[in-house]
Amino acid sequence: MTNTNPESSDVLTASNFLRDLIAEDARTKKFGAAAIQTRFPPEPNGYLHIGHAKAICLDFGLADEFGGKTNLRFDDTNPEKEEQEYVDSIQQDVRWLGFEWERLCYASDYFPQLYEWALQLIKAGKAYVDDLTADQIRQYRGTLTEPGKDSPYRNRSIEENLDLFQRMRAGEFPDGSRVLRAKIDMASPNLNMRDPVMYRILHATHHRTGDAWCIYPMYDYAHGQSDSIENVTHSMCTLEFADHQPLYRWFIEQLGIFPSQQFEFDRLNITYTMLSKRKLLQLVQEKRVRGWDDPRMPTLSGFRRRGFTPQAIRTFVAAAGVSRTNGSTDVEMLEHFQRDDLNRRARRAMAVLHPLKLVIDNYPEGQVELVEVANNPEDPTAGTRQVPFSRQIYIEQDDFREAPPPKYYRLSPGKEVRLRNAYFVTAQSVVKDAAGNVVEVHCTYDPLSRGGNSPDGRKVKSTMHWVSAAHAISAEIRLYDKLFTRADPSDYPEGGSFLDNLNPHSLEILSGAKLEPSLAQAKLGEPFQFERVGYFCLDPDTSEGHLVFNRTLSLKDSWARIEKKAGA
RNA sequence: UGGGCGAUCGUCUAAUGGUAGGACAGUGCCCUUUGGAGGCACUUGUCCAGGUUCGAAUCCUGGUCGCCCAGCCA
Repeated sequence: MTNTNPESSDVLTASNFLRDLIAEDARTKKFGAAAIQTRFPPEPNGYLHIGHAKAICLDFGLADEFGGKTNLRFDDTNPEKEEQEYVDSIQQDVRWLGFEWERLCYASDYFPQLYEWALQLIKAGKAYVDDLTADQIRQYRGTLTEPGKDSPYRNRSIEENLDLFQRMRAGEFPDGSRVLRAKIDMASPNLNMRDPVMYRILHATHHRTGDAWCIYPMYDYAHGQSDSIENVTHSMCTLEFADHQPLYRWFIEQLGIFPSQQFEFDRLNITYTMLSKRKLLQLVQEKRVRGWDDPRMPTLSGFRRRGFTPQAIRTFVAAAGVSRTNGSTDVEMLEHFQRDDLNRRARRAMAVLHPLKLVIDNYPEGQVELVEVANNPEDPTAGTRQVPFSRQIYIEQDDFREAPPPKYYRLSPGKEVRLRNAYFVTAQSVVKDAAGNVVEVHCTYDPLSRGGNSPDGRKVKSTMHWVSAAHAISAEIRLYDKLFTRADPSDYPEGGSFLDNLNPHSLEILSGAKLEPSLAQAKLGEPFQFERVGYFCLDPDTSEGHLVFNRTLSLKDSWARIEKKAGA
């Protein structure tokens, strides 16, 4: 019964190419006395999602494993998209995942240094101010198959470049009128090397530097130099930046600064899940979801609110592995590791989502018994609690069938089942409403079966959860399903959009659920297993007198599978 | 049709010239006071064609297929 679960610990240290590479560099002291140094470099233009969790686990996890340190560095070079709200949420989410940074850094901290280095490159004849419009620059860049051509401004004198760049910085020119470009090779087969833009003019207020700057460095000019300033030894990023690596190296070599190195790995993709910041922002802005932390969102804040745990997310990320292939991991794997984690830690409770009244005709009117129930059968140290039992209780509508199908072991007329931790009961009759729906089931109980076993040793096929009607508390229950109906949400027909794949039934709200009284004391962040139903947690929307529970995940339901197969 | 990267069970991922293994999913059985959990078993794979080698997922050659790049985004 007890699950020691060696698998999740093995999974955390399984071989992968980045671990091998860093292990080797640490062993050979490739960077001399310098320790392994990494960084996690989010742009504060959105909330972190589970794809970022992979990068975080790699950046922080691998550094830690080899005695290194990790900085959290905000890649805040574009004031038009970045906000303090995101800076705050990102820090919260990284900590929630269980990591702590060595230093909190901002690319914007390096604006003065970056500017000095730009002057240095201009003086070395390696950068120039270009007056071409954005449109013209695109035309001059050439195409994938044709080389570009030099800008007419490419051969300005160093003096003129210096003067113009300083005046750009001084705010003499309007947005978009000029840029600073690296002078590399307009005929390079790698478009990133065709005189990339280093600085653009943006008269925008930055969330940290305010109006101190009106020129902002581009990613390519800022990122590698920021790594270098921080003595980052292993700069890990996703595959789409592989083409930028020659440029990353070029700036570092021209400047002769600390030789940080970039390594690329594959992005995390999960079936039925959208992991694009831009599209997640769209879902929020168009109110397709209730916010960044909507429990259906793949954001870390969404997972947190949904009841997912950082431990499970980390185990999943490790289990999904890292490579250089692009694929999509089954969402079932994530759910598996989450159930595995919750199964070990969640307190059990009884809750009836769709109540059906069960009256025990031969149980004494007005009598209340307290039955002892284990808080977690997986963990004896979790203790027990007392749950009230009485003559009228609620059971799940699904747990009674007037005409039971084959292999249906639950309650039906004449059948005996066990009420968990309480008594054996046998259904005797039903009460129906005008429409013919069963609204009440009458049964008899065996007083000798208290605790759930009969002294004569007879067996029952089924055990059901229940809640005493007089003692039940009410709650709103929010059931979540996949946000998208397609394994690949970005696969939509011509002329459509990923929104067409939104699952209209991703949220179902139940208002009449009946819970055992102990659940009134549930705390935010505390995981529960509602026995036979699923894992749940209290939602922050809970208010005085109004409990709201989120379903984190359902329990695997073998009967549902049997029924589905029979129907199919 | 320029450049870069990649291809191993349905999915994700190991094997670094020497027995193709694990996890998830699936199937069957056992167990069960959660039809949960757990246990056991089974199925399925090296993109293709050549070559090197005693031996190839791994090395070589040629194909095929997929992803990324033409932002003053990151």
